[in-house]
Amino acid sequence: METAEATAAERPGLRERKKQRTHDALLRASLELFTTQGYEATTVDEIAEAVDVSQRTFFRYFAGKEEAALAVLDLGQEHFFAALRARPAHEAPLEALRNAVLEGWDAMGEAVAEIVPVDLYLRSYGMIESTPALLAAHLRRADQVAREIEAIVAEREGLDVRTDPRPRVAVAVFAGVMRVTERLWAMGGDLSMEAMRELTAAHLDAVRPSLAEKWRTG
Amino acid sequence: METAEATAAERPGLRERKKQRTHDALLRASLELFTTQGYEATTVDEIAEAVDVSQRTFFRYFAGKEEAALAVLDLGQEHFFAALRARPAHEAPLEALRNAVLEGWDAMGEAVAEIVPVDLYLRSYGMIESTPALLAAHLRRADQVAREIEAIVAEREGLDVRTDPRPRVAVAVFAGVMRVTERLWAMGGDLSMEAMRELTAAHLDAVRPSLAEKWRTG
DNA sequence: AGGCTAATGACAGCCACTGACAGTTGACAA
DNA sequence: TTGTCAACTGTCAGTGGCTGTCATTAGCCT
Repeated sequence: METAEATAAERPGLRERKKQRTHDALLRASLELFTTQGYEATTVDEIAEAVDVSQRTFFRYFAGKEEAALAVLDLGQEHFFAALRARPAHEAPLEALRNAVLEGWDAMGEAVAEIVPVDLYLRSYGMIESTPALLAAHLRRADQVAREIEAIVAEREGLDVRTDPRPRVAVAVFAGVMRVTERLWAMGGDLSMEAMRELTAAHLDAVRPSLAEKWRTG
Repeated sequence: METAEATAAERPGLRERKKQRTHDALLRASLELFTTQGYEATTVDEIAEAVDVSQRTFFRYFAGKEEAALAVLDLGQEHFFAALRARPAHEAPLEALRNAVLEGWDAMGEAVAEIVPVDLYLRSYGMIESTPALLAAHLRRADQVAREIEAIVAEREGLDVRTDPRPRVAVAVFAGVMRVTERLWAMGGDLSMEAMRELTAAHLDAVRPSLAEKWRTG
């Protein structure tokens, strides 16, 4: 009754490894083609041909072109959730979110690097930001992620999101600020992890001042 | 040298009126079909047939199915911008945004009602929220709108967005909160203007409390 | 070795969307 | 009024994303 996903130390079977290789190859080829010749100018047939599989197989690994272009973003996501859950309980929600995202960037980068070259990963952000169809899909995914964060924050504070608006609002504030940050980073000149961290910190620090009554005396 | 868009009091020519009628008819037919049988289950051919024009003509009025589904949202948008610009200079940015959006809802509703029945308009929000492709496109548009609001806010305060992060962050906070509000409204049971106004106010009021260090003593 | 099943390829088809060209119709002036 | 021009429209052909179906291949397990 030993299944393929077997015991912890056991290496997955040939079938699984082959699948993983095909998946990663399709992912890399997609990003490579998208970032060099453009997302819309790249056809699925091209990607399939580059990996030497049929077009039908591409769609068995990815629900569509969009998913192939955005899949790389998921690789780091779980690390952020983990970092958030690991924040000490005494931190205020926004403080925990801030610390989690700042320390999360490193873990994400490493996780991604195992599958895709880092520069390709970074270039992908620019491509997403400047491709309407991809930006739209990305924002929807981010919106979905925000809902998961809401749940984590609410649990942290022992609150019910249906009766207390604060978890949702706090996450909404955080999500809004992260979105501007991401946009400026992706469109700006310095596409590096350090630049992202600095921008993130700067914008999160600006939340309270931006809510002040009088900006002149800030 | 009198062009077709002529003098202010002048009524547009037959050609223009015909165009407007076709546009509105396509818009209404689209929303009607989308909200009754679903967005994806509706083909462009169906819409064209319902208005008795060719499929090609549909695409001359709308860039795609998505645009037809979301076009109705634009009808009220300009009213919000106007309301925001009209807010007195002594109001703090977030206060001005709050007041503008609350008073903007009425003007929007009226502007929309001239083209599309109100209940159809309201039902459209539910459809958008529950249709992945539409939600994605909507969020991208909202992101774009946020950038325009940034410019208005920065101008109000006489600031340069490139040197002072506060205009962008303030708008990001506002946009984030409006997004949660919209989501809860569209998915909730009460699809009315009043419900929207109440939800908006409640969530914007929760911004400061949600930023507090200690939620227990809030 | 041989049967089972997951993975793949090949093919046909739907639908959103686009370019090209020809026909029709409102606008405007002679 | 009538002729000319430009705008609007319909038709047709084609591209590309995406899906269902079915036969074939290839890892897996006894």
